[in-house]
Amino acid sequence: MPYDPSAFPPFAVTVDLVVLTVRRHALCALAVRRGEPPFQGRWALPGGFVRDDEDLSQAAARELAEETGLRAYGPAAPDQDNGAHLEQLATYGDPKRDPRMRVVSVAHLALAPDLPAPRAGGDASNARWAPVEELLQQGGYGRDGEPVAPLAFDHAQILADGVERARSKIEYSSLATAFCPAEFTVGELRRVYEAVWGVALDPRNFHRKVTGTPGFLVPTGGTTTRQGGRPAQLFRAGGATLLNPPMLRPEV
Amino acid sequence: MPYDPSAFPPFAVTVDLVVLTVRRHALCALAVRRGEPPFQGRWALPGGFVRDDEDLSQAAARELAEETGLRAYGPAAPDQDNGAHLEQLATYGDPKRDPRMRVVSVAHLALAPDLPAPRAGGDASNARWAPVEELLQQGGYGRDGEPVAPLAFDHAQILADGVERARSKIEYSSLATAFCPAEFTVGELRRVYEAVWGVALDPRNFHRKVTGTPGFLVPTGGTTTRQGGRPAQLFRAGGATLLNPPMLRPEV
DNA sequence: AGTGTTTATCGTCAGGAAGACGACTATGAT
DNA sequence: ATCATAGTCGTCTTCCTGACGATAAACACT
Repeated sequence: MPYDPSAFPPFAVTVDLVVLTVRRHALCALAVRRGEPPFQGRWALPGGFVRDDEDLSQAAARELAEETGLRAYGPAAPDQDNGAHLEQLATYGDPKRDPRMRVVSVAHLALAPDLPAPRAGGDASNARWAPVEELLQQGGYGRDGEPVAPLAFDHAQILADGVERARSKIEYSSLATAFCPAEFTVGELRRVYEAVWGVALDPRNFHRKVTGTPGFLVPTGGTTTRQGGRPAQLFRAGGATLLNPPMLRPEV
Repeated sequence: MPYDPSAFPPFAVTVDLVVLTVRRHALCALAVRRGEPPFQGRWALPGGFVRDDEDLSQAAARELAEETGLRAYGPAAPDQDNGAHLEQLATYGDPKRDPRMRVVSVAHLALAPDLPAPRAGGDASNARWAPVEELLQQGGYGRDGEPVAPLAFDHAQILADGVERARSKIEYSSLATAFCPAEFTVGELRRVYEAVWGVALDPRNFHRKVTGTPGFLVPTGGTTTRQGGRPAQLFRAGGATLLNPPMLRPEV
C-alpha cells in the first residue's frame, strides 16, 4: 500500500540539549545566543534539526559534539575521558511553541565534567555556561549586572525539567560521577551533590555512604591534594549504576 | 524571515500508548490488531497521528479515549472515576522503525483500573487485554494455544520501557492507586503491587507501610468484604504523590 | 452450633541504615 | 610552631524494614 502524504500533517523534528556541568560550586547549563529570529539575540538551549537518516540519539550526540566537542557515552558505553552522559529527557510539541511552524523537539539531557570551553561556531560570545538559577529566573539582573531575558521558546521549561531529572537521578544512580573527571576524590563528588541539590552534606556520613556502597567507587591507589588540606584518595567510577539504598536528599 | 520548508526533512509524528491495568493478578496491556500493512494482522500498541492543532498530551488523551473510553487525568488533575493516569513515556525515532516513511512516535504510559472492556472501532476481536509477559515473549504459544507473534514495529521495546517505568514508579510514588477503583482496600492495593512486580509481599508489613505513610491513603469509613474473609476498611487515594521513604521492591 | 478457611489487622523483635557529632590525621599557610 | 583546611574513622541514637506470632471477623462447610 503506497503511503499517502495527505494522511498526516508534516512536522519538523529537532533535538534540544540540556547540557549540565558543575562550575565553581554551582550547577550550570550551556546556553547559546540566537543569531536569527525568532527570539534573535536571546539565550536558548543548543539544538538543531534531526537529519533524515539519523536516530534521535545520534542527532543529540552530533549536536553535543558540535557545541562542546564532547563525545557522548550512552547507557551501554563505558565511562570515557572527555565524554558526557547523554540520555533522552522528554519531548515538547505544543502547536504554538515555535511561531514559524509545527516543531516537535526531543530534548536530551547531557551531564559533563567541568572544563570544556564553550564553542558555538567558534564564537565564544555566543555560548556560555550559566548557573541554572540565573537562566531560570524571570526578569531581574544577573550576577554581571546584565538584564536577564527569559530563555527562547519553551526552553525554560525544558531546562527546568532537565535540572529536576538530574537532581532526582543522582539520588538513586551513580550518575553524579558524570560531573567528575575520570579520577576524583570523595570530596569532589560530595561537592557535586551539594551543587546539584543546593544543600550542604555531612562529609563524614557522605564518605561512609559512598565508600560503603559496593561498586560505586573503585580506588585508583593515587592521592591528591589539589583541594588543599590532607591528601585525599583518588577514585574512579565503579561498575554499579544503581544505588541501593539510594543517596538521601535532605529535606528542604 | 519566511520559513524555508527545504531546510528540514518532514516527519510524521504519532503517539503510541502503553495502557496498563491489573486483571486476574496479572499486569496486562492493551493491544490492538493491525488492519492494514505493514504488520497486517499483528498485534500492536494503540496509537495514531498527532493532528495539526494538538499538543502531544492532547493527542495521547484523545487516542486513549477513542480506544478505551477512559478520560485521562494528568499530573495536575484530581483522581476521577473512570479516569486513567497518563504521562509521557519516551520518544522513538529510528529512521527504519516504520518501513513506509520517517515516523517519530511519542509514546505515552496510561495506568487504568480494571473493568473497561476494550473497544477498537466497535470490534472487540481487534482489541484485547493481554498479560505483558505474553506480549513480550518472543515466539512460542500463548495461554490460549494461539501462536504468539512479536508486536509490530518497535512496540515490544516501547511496551518493555513502559512496564519498567510503571514498576519503578510505584516504588516512590502513590501511582499504584491508579490501578485501583476510587475506593479500595489495603489488600487490593497490595495485590496491585504483587501483580506489577511479580512478587509476594507480606500483608502485615505492607499494611503497616501504606497506612503509616501520611497522605497516601484516607479512610472513607466504609468496609467491604468483596474479597472474602474479614471485612476490610475502604480507602481512597490521599493527596500525597511521592512516597518518602519509598516502598521497597524485594530483591530478585 | 462448631470447625475450618480466608483475609484483615495489631504487636514484637532483631538488624541495617542514616543523622548527629567527636576525634584524629595529613597537608599547606602564617 | 601554630593554625586552617580537608579527609577519614568511630560512636550513638533513631527510624525503618523484614520476619513472624497472634487475634479478629467474615464465610463455607458439616
